[in-house]
Parts: sequence; structure tokens; C-alpha cells
Amino acid sequence: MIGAGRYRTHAAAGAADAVGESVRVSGWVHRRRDHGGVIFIDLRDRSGILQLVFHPEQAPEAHAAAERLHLEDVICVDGEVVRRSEDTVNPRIPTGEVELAVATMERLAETEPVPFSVEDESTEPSEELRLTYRYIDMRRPRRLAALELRARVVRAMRRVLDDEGFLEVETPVLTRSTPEGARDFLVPSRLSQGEWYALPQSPQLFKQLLMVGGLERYYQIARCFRDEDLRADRQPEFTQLDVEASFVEPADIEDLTERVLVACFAEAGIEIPVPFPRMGYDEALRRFGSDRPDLRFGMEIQDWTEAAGRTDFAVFTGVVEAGGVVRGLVVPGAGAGVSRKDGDELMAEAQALGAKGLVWAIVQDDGTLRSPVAKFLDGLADAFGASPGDLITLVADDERVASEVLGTLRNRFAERWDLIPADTWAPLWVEDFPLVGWNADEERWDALHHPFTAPHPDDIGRITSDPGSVRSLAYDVVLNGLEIGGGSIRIHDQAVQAAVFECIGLGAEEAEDRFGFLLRALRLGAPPHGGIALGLDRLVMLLAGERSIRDVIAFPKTATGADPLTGAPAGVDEVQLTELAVRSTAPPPEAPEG
RNA sequence: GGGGGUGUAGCUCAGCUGGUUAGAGCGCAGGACUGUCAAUCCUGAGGCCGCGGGUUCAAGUCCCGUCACUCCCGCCA
Repeated sequence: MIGAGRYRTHAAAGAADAVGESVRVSGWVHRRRDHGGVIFIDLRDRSGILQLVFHPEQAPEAHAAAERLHLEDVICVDGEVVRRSEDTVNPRIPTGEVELAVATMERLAETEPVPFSVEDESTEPSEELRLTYRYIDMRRPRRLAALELRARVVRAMRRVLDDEGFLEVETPVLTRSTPEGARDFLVPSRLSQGEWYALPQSPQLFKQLLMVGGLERYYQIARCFRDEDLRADRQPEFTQLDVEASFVEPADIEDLTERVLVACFAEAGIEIPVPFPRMGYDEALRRFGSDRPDLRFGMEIQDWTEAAGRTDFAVFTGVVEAGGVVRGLVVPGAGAGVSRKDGDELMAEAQALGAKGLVWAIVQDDGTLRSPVAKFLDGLADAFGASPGDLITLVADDERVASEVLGTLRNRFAERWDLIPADTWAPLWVEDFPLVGWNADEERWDALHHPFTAPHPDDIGRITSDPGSVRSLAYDVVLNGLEIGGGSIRIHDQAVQAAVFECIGLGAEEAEDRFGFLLRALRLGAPPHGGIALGLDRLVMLLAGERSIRDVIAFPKTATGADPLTGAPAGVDEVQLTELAVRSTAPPPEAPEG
């Protein structure tokens, strides 16, 4: 083992297999139990915990030194691994049947009191403190386990892709700003003052160039950068498994991705069935109100438009006559205890989400409905298959709003009424996305993914006449309601590319100016190609059962993009700015307080 | 950019309708104890109640502002 010459013959956990042997182990003082005579130390290294025993008679020097040890001191000990007597076995730790009778001890590092306990995992220090002392935080088993899982997942990805003949290639981090999608992080150039590099939002353009370059199968564990506001599942820098292949169709990439994910899940001890279910974008929106539906639970959106149009309820008939829909959810068992006031709150919640209103009803034991507008809801419970005790909510609005609002409520209700089964994994492919979406603000069509996404060959004829109906060869992989990856087949035909540019109002000149280098390459023998990018952080977060991707990143940033450990971002020297010909217009920072 | 939550000892937290000397557990320091494993027992130190302003006889507590952290919307593949 590494370090064997000087510091260790065994890892702490490995000592359990060395009963009767003389060993040397090194690590941290995890816990100390000083009985005045005999002293017990729980020694911790990355492998686990091993109990050390210091006897005053057998090793007086080591015992005296052990009296002065602090928690988290770093020590190296020699001694014999002995089996514990039966009454002193500790079944709670893997090495609980043995202990190390210490002969000699060396203190390798004496520590100041640590800012929070490594050993006590019953309390969780504030996240800011954990980030400030991330190196203490990662001594805690849960944090360590997340990083170990992440490393295993990456190894599994590499294993699958290497075996399939994929080539790992690095693409530049200092690259060119292509103002599409997210805001770029910019880096001023010293050698060309006034000009800027941009950090890549993804290696998208480079991986297409690699396909033109004939590499055929590429992947990269790629760091990506986006200068947007943060969230629990969003960091300014994050990692993707980026994959691209030539001479492929969507099913090839989907099958490959499934093989990768199966291997990743296996690292977390989870078996997922393949193939994953496939669902069209329109169907996902209609049934679940989301293009990344959480399929761990049912509660599908149901339609009552036709019946609602026949009621005397003006709210419904008005919407139906205007071409809108009346749709709703049945929340099983949620009706108990819902008061008039709770109903009003549901209404307000739906309005905050953009709906005009919300109708609620509770199915009573006799099958009738309790609702402020019960008299208009004849037959609703039967139509929706609702049972006594269920809560029904209805939204009447145009189709897009109703779908969006119900989709959000569906997720919230499942959470609120605890309808999501634990330890369930629901992967899904969402396909047949529209190629473009209408940008109402700027009154033009926008590429829904990016402008190199290939249109569906069956729909390409409508790209001028009816762009909104054209599907793309794009696919997202969704897990438990989170998008963990997305990709597409790219355009390799220049006539198609020109048509798409025209559709989204990108003139030939402007396209040439922004993406000229890619377009030139695509004219020089580009094979049909496509790929996918998987969000590594989100995937590992889900597999590790964590609520934030910060928990699976070694040194993450806070919600304001700061790193409390290093103090980044921070001011720089005036000299540095002068060299870059950059001047800040920001007001001088206040002295920090609090 | 907008909305919600949090901020009290090194850490996790309690502190009621404003009231006199701000508490607990863990950690830390000193002591006792020879088989514990969250060891136990005794003693002790440790507080700009995030920061600034205001109301009040009186503010950890109420009001305004501000900063930090956090969740969400906007934004973001």
C-alpha cells in the first residue's frame, strides 16, 4: 500500500483482517475515551474507524502521550491487532471485533480545536460554515461517501464509453463568446487588449468539430460555466458527461446513454430496468403538465372540458367558448380536513402561478361533492375516477396555462401529501420536442435547444409554412422529475441549416459572423452526428440522496456565487487591471461586516 | 430584479404578550476514574443576541434600513 514505508502497513478498516499481526496505521483522532487508566482512541482514516487501546502498564510512554491528544490530531501508531473479548465487541462498526493494542505512538500533527465536530453527525453545522471549512466537512462520512460515489460514477462512465471505442478528448476552456443561451463568463485578453475569451457553457461546438475531424466517437468529463443566478441544483461551474458520435440516430444515443446510466446506478447499488419508457413532448405536457414529468407517482392531469362546457357555470363556459380547457387533478386522500380557508389558499396558490382561478372539491363519504361550486360539478367525481376522501382541483384556462399550473401543482401536491414513494427510480426519455418556440417579447421564433439541432425529417417541409409544428431530433433524459441530460442529432446538411437560420431570423451574415468557423467545418465533409450531455452533479446528487448539488461538489459556491473558503470572487491589483486594459465601474466595496 | 425563511457562546439550539444577572447539550480548559465505544462524574472559562438607526422608563424580543446565508420566481440546457 502507498505510504507503507514510513506511515502505515494497513488502512484502519484493513486491520480487521490482520489479527495477531504487528501493524502500523495512521489517521485522525476521531473520539477519545480516557478512563484514567486505559485510554481508548477511535482512529479514523478514509477507510473507516479502528479502536486503539493504550494500556498504562504495557506501553507507559504511548499512554502518557495519548493523555495529551486532541480530537482531530493526526497520529501514527504501532501495535498488535487483537481480537476483542466477546463482551467488548462493538457491532456498530465494521472493525468492532478487533482493536489495536498500541505499543508506540507518534503525533504527526497537533490541531487547534476544530470549528465543528467531525464525529457528531447528529447536528449539521450551517452550510456557510461547512463551506468555509470544507476540508473539515469532508472528513465526515456522509460528505466523503458523496465524493467517493461521484468518483465511482465517473469511473463507470469512462468504463462503458472506453469499451465502446469512445475517445476522451479535452476541449478548450478559454474560448470564444457565442451569445446564445446563458450569459458567458468573460476573461480579458492581455495579449489582445480589449478582446475577451469566454468560458464554455458546454463543449457543444468543439464536439461537432471533432466529428468533422473524423473522431467518430468522443466523450469528455467537461467543466461548463454559466453566469446565471444559482439554485440548489445550479452552480456557476458544473460538470457534464459530454458525448458525441457520428453515423448515429436518436435511438443509438439513447441506448448508449442507458448503458452508461445502468452502470452509474449500479455504483449506487441500484438496478434500473432498460429500456427507459419514451414519451413525446406533447403527451408529457398533456398528461403531466411538464416536459420533465416525475413518474414516481400517478396523479395525471385529467380533462373535463367537454362536460364543463355544458354546465351553467359562467367561469367554465366562458373559457370553453374561448377555446380553453378545463382540466384537473385528483389528489388521493387529501380531502380530509381541507377547510373553506384551505380551499381559498389553493385558489391563491394557483393564481400566483398564473391561473385565473382554481375550483376545488372534496369527495364525501356518500359520493357527493363538498365545494363552493358543487352545484356545477355533477358527474365530476365519476369522470375523474375520484373516491371518497379525495381532493379534486380544476383549472379553467387556455391550454398552455392550465397545463403549466397543473404540472406545478401536481409536484407540490405530491410532496405536500407525501405521495412520492421512497427509493423509487423513474427514468424517462422525452422526445419529439418542438424545434422552435415563439418568443412573444421579440415576436420571432427561437431555437428551443440550439440552432444546430436537426429538424425531424418528416416535418422539415413545414419549416417555413408552420415552424411551430416542426419536431426536432432532440431527446431529454429525465429522472424523478429532474432533467439529467439532453441531446440531439445535429444538422449536417447545409441547406437544412440555412432554412433553420432563416426560420429563427438569423441572417446569413450574422450566422457567419457568430458561428462561421463551425459552418465552414460543416461544409467540409461533416458526417451525420449527434450526442448528449449528462449533468454529472445532478445525477450524483440523486444517487447520493442529497438535496443540493453542492453536497456532491468538493468545493462549491454559495447561492451568491461566492466561495467562503478562498474568498472568491475578490478584488485584484490595479496593476493587473492596467495590464489587461480593464477598468471597473463598480463602486468600491464596503468594508465587510457581520 | 422580485418574494419567503434564517442570523443568540467554537457548534447545534431555547429564550412566551418587551422587564431586572441571556440559558441548555456538545466542544474547550482543569480534576477524578483501568474495558469504554455519543464513556461517566465534578469544576471552570466562554456572549458587539449579524450590523446601523428608531420607538420605549426599558429592546435578544417591536419598527425601518442593511449585510450574510438559504429556498423559490424571473433568468438558465
